Parts: sequence; structure tokens; C-alpha cells
Amino acid sequence: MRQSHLFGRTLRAAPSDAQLASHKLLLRGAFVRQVAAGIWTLEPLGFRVAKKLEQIIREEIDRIGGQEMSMPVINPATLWQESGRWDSLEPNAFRFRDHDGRDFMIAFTHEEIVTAHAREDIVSYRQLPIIVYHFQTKGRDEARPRGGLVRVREFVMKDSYSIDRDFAGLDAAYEKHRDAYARIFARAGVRALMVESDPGNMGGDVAHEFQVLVEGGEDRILICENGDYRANADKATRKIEPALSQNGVPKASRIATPGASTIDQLSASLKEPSDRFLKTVLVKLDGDIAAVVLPGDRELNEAKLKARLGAKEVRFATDADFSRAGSVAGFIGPVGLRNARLIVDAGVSRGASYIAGANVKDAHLRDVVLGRDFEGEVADVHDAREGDRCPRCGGKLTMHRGIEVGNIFKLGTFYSEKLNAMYLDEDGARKPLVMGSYGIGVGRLLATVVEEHHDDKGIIWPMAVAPFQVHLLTLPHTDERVRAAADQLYAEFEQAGVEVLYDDREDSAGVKFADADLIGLPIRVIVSRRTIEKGEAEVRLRDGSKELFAPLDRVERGVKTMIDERLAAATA
RNA sequence: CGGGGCGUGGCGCAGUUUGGUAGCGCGCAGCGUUCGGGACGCUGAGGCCGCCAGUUCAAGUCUGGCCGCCCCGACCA
Repeated sequence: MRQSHLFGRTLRAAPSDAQLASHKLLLRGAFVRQVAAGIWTLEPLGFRVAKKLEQIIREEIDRIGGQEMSMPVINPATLWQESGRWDSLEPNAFRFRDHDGRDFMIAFTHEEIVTAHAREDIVSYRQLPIIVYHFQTKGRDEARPRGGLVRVREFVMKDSYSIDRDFAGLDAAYEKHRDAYARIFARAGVRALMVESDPGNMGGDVAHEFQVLVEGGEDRILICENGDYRANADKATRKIEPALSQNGVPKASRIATPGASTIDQLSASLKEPSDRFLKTVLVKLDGDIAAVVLPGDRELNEAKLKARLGAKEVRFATDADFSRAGSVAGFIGPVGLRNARLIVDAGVSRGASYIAGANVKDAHLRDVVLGRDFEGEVADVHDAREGDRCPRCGGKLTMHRGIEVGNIFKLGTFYSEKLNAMYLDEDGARKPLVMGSYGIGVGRLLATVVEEHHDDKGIIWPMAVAPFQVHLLTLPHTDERVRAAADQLYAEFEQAGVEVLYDDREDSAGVKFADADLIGLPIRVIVSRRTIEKGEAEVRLRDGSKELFAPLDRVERGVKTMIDERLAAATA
């Protein structure tokens, strides 16, 4: 490709509001352009990277027996009504009506469609197991797109679906995907960690995410120093060390706490550490009032609350809800609460003495004891944090930021039961198909590759995913001898199947070098007056690891060898 | 959805406070000089100032409404 005719111009400056390195560099390097909030075009450079990522994914999913197909972007509402997600995804899906008033949506993901096909096409256990997949556009009307390609409203996902006769089969398919994902991310050049995650509204119970640790990533990940536990904060637990149960705790007594409605204020005025208090949070769980009692130094984790209690929606309570529960905001406590489901966080120690709200303005109760003064459903619903102990080994947990590039879910029979996708098993019984769902966001993966491979000048593409393998520069292009030698090299590269971007623009050396650094092709070949004098060209690696001069007639072969070595290393 | 910010040639921005000829840098076109890290000179093209109303002799600037984009939070496979 001659750069003078490449569609897409590099920009000297990125918009001042771009935060992530990938956002700035992909924009400046003419890889992507924004069309609307969270809606992006991949220009030729970006598109070539996306295609390479897709090919890596394709090869690895094929390797575990995946069959590629293609399911539609436009989905009828009826299928989503069968699974119940037509309503539960509100208002996150793009919806519209056709000319006849029928409801449709842009596929949010493809569980419904694949399950509908499976109920037609799979009739016998003899056909199983099956893995099908496709690369397809998804639409999600995210409330807040952000971070360039990281959170967008339209994106291509590789989603595969495993269909098995039983859970042992599902476990096997899940493991195959886990291994395939490890190879995919390694080949793409990103360090993706598998972490335990919350299945959310996907249905099913077991789920893992592949997270690339990136400062500025939007997910919070807790990692044990001993390497045996990694979890998304939406799911993470910690080893809880119960305070010693105290004997002879005096009867609970009311104390005056005028104006002290937060744990911080109480802690300051009563000179007691925050974990001596109980924090009671009044919420509406799917419309029903519930009071969640937490240690005073802990925050409620809504994702965990939803998952543990099987709730779809958590909202904070209104003043009216406080009155109904017989309490008052700022002074709520578990003792004497009415009309509310009481949930006690696992971090609250049974038998220990706490200070809690008295459900009366400007008053708290001292010596409140779980098991004596109140009781409730125990659930681990607090936020784990940096410095907590690992639930497996007691090691120290650290908090990191990450970007989720892929996920794997054990759906089980969630969709097959709802959509009545059954097969006839060996014993003659009709049974629901056992399914799994496995996604990788291609654009997001592209962004994380950049996050992991760049410097202050630009991108440093790994060979396996670089839009072109070689950047050929002339200094200057107006010199006839230089141009002739470079034209010759360009032809040789093309002949040899080397992917080459030829900077044939009549720009100064500074401009060409700066653009080459920005675009970040792994190998740079420079033909200049200086090198031509000796019948040579300069060969430089973008990562700075090599810089040499080679006779013009040996450049193509040498470069080809470097490429092949690097590709082989990435695939191994 | 709550809070904040922004919208002016292709890009990055000033001008809005105090209404009065629409600017700067980069980029772009032509000519010439230069040529290993974002060169220089001369000439030139390019703007419904986000949109719609209103106030005014006069609106980029004031008022109202709307739209779009960004950031923080909420939410989110």
C-alpha cells in the first residue's frame, strides 16, 4: 500500500478529552474515527488489525471444533420475549418496529437465536456435542460510552455457543474455551487474566472473565498475592475473621447522637473506630423494602446483593420507605425495624457488640448484638477491597483496574428450558440442551493490544496483529535514485507476500519518522541518499531491539526471515 | 438518570465577560529553496460561529428552547 493514497490521515493532536492511550493513538494514527457517541468506523489500518485478530480467534475456535456460521443482527421481539430478556434488558437494547408494527431489536447477543436454531436442528444426543460461533455486530444502547473503543454501543463480537447433553459435556466445552482463549490472547500479545465474575443477566451460574490489567480500565479486579484467587469486585469475597463473641454485653442502651448521621461523623464524635458500628442500608429489591446491615467500615456491593438474593433491581429507598419501615434516614438500625426484609452481611460478627441506629432521629443504640437483639438472612454482600485477605489462602488481596476482553459462561439449561430446546437422550427421555456462551469483543481486544504495546511516540504492534509488517520510507522521496531503489524494494516485498506500507510521500524526514512511530509497524526499512551511497538500506525494529544496515539486494530476504521468526514465536 | 464541561475553516484552539469588518497555530493548493526526527519563503483556497426562535439599528457574543459531544457518578456480559 502506498501511503500517499492511504485512506486516513494521521493527526498531530488528539482531542483533549481522550483519556486512554489506545483512544488517543488509534485516533491519531488514523485507525479509527468516531461517528457518534460509542459508534466508530474502523478505517483501513484499524480494519486490517481487526481482521488479523479475527483470524487468530477463528483459528483457535476452529481448533476446538467450532463451526463458524452467521446469525442475524436484526432479531424479532418474539424470541426475546420467550427468554424473558425483552423486558429485562430494558432500556439497554436498540429497538424498533417494522412497517407492520412488529417489534424488533438489534441483537444484544445471540443466545436466543442459537437456542431457537438448536431446538429445530438438534433432535438427538447422537448429534452432540456441538460448538458453533460467529463474528457479528452487537448493539447495546449503553448509557455512557467511553474510552474510545473500550465501551461502545455497536461492536463486533466473536460469540461461540456450546451445546451438550449434560453438565459433564458443558464442563469439557468450558475448559476447551478457556484454553482456546489463553492461546488467542497470547497470540494477540495481551496478558489476559482469567478471573471469576458475576454472571449478571446472562443466566447460568459459573462465569469467568478475561481481564487485561490497564490503568484506567473500568473494571475492578482483586488478585491474591499467592496467585490462587482472582475475581471481579462485583463477585469477590474475602476471608472474614469474626470478632470474638463477647459474653456479658450489657443490654442495648440508647445514646444521643444529634446530627451524626454518617459513620464518619459518629466515629469522630464517639471516638470509636468505624468497624464498631453497623451501617444499615435501606433498599428496594425488585420493589420490596429490604434493610442490609453491614459493618460500619464496609460498602454495600450492589452486584453481589443482586446475585446473592436473585434480585433484578436494587434501588435506594425513599423517605416514604423509611417511614413504612418505622425508621428515619441517617439513624436507621436493625433493631425494631418493621415491614422490611432484614439481610445481615456476612462481615457482621455474631455475638459482638455494635453501635447501630435507633430508628429515631438523633439517637443510636449501644451494645447491639446479632443473634440477641436482631436476626436476619446472612449473605456476603459487602465490597472487598485492597488489603483484604484471600478467601482461599488468607493471602493479601490487591486491587487492580482491568478491561474485560472476553468472557465464558456456563448457561446450563437457562435458555433451553425457556425456549423449549430439547433433545432425545440415549435413555429415550426428552431433556433440555445444556449450553455455554463464550464472547470476545474484537474492538476492545484491539484497544487493549494498544494499551499493552505503546510508548510516548505511538503504537508498537506485535507482528501477529500489525496492520502491515513493514514500513518502507524514502528520504527524500524526491530523490530519483532513492525512489528507484525503494520502488524496487516495494515490488520485492509485495512479490514475497510481505505486507508493506510504502511511505512515498514527499514529506520531510521528521514527518515520516513521527508518523512511522505513531502507526507503529514492527519493521521499518529506510532508503535514503546516505544508505544508497553504500548500496544499502537501514532496517530498524519499532521496539528498538534491532537496528542494522543491509545491502539492498538482501533486504527482502532478511526482513522476510525476521517476520517469519516473529510470527512463529507468537504462534508457538 | 444525577452532577459538571464543551460545540467557531480539515485538526487543535482564541474571541463571548463589555453586542459593532471572524482570528491564531497546524494542515491543504501553487511556485521556489531544503532533505536522517514534525523545514523555510512567497502566493492562495477554505467558516450555515451546532440548530430554531427571540431581543436589538446590529448577535459568534444577550435571552429561551432544542440537538450533539466529552468527563465524573449511577447503570452495564
